[in-house]
Amino acid sequence: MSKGPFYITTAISYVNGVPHLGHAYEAILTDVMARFKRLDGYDVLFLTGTDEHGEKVAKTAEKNGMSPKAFADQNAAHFQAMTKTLNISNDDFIRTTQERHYAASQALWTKLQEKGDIFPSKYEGWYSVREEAYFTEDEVKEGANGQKFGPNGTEVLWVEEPSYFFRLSAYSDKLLELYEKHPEFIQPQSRRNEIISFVKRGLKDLSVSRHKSRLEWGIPVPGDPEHVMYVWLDALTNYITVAGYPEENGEKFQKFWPADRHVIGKDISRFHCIYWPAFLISAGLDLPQAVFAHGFINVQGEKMSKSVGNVLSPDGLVETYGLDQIRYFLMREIPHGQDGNFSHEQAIARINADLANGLGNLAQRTLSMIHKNCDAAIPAPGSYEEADKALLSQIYEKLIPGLRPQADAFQFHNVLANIWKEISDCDSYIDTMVPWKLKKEDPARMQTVLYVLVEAIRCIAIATQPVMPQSSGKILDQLGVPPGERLFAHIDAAHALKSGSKIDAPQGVFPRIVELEPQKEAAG
RNA sequence: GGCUCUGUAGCUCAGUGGUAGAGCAGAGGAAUCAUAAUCCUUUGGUCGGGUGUUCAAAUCACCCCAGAGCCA
Repeated sequence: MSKGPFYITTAISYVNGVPHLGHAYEAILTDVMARFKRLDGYDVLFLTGTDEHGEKVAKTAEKNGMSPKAFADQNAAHFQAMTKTLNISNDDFIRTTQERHYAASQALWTKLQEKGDIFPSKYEGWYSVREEAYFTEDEVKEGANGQKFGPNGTEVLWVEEPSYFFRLSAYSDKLLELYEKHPEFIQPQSRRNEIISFVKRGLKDLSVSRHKSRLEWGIPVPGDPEHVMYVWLDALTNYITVAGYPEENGEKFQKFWPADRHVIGKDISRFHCIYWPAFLISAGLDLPQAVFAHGFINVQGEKMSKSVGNVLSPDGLVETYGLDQIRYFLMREIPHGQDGNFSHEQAIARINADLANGLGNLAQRTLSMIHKNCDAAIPAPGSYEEADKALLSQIYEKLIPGLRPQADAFQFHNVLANIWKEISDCDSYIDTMVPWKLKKEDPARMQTVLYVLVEAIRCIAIATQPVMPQSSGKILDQLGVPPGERLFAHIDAAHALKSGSKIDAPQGVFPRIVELEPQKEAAG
């Protein structure tokens, strides 16, 4: 039985470049939430995709001697490949060059125009022909002979060209009211403060089109083929395109809109927390429940940049550490909503301590004992002692309820810390019960102890699935848990392991990373 | 220049008025089922600095220092 719909999105990636660790982090963070909600019984729609229009793509394509579309096709393919590499469970992958998106964007434009919020005017500003870029008044300097120059030293001209504007200035109060009434709308708090202080100073109307003489690579403005839509208006629309807009009464739109979470990088919070709700209010559509802006990841304490040469690729990371290992590391080590750091030493330390020595070793030692001492079958428990009951009831009754509020707030580092508390309790339990002694002294009791352990491991492996789907699956496979019994709802006594079912000789799930020589750089 | 956030044990962080906490790392011990993994105990901090409010401050106020961010 479904607990209801849950619609979550990543930002769509701009295809000007290829995927790096930052894109991987966002995709994984969102994926973990999507998987958590599915396992918790929600009907999830998880969207990711690519943003393909705009000046930068057009320019870079030209530099590479390609058409914008061919260039976008090439890079979009890299992002699609990344979702496979990282085992991202997205239900749809939107490209803003798709027909359905043209239809939705033009429909939204028309709606805003009918509402009276889009009006023709003219764009004024300083423009560098050489750089094909606009500059603001304070960026422009005057030369000796009265000529004006941009920050990069190229000559700029005052240009006035026709452009459509969105009446953003009319929405300041409505937006402030939204932030006030729904403090959860912008997360984390620090981003909310920034947005509020920005809006409080008043909003200017927003130029939402470009004349074709400047930019052709975009969605044509309905009714005025001389203009294309501003790339952000186009891009933001993707979230409703996939819900079936403009079919507002369609089944999919009714079910999934408004979105429950937009996951974005902190650099684009203004677009998502100001422009997007303003567009939606204007169009008479419901607003998303929350926008979560994550931080950036530094590498060895430095910003990732091409010039420093420390840009990490998702492929390289997966190859070096393993897929679930890197998913685990990012979710465990990057602080919630803040910038984080990635270093090779940290990664090795986490992976070895938590995965190899922790969960991996617990599963391996327990299954080995069962395989060797219980005829390679799940043992039959006798009556439970207090310690047995305490361990299992803690997991059955407290684990998932404790995890939910943390997951809802994207605090997956806490989710993992809580699960690892149970792993630690299992290790203590083993030492207290000493099953290898019971083997000689009280084999029946040994069977009970091993059963309690393997049952605890079953529940723990179900709980780690959002972060480590493959590895958790391997553990559940080794236990013989049927694929249809791996939801959070199955963490209870009613779905406990069946005594007598055979198990194979266990195989380690998380190999220990051993380095003969210290390596300086991580994956490249 | 204005505003916001951060500054707590070697490292990563939790802790919003009442005798400083966790994990990892380090030290000592135990155990030997397990990927030399595990368990127990333990070292370690004048909570960035200062002034103030209070019976009592990591926690509140003000000032300063350092780092990050938003805006101009």
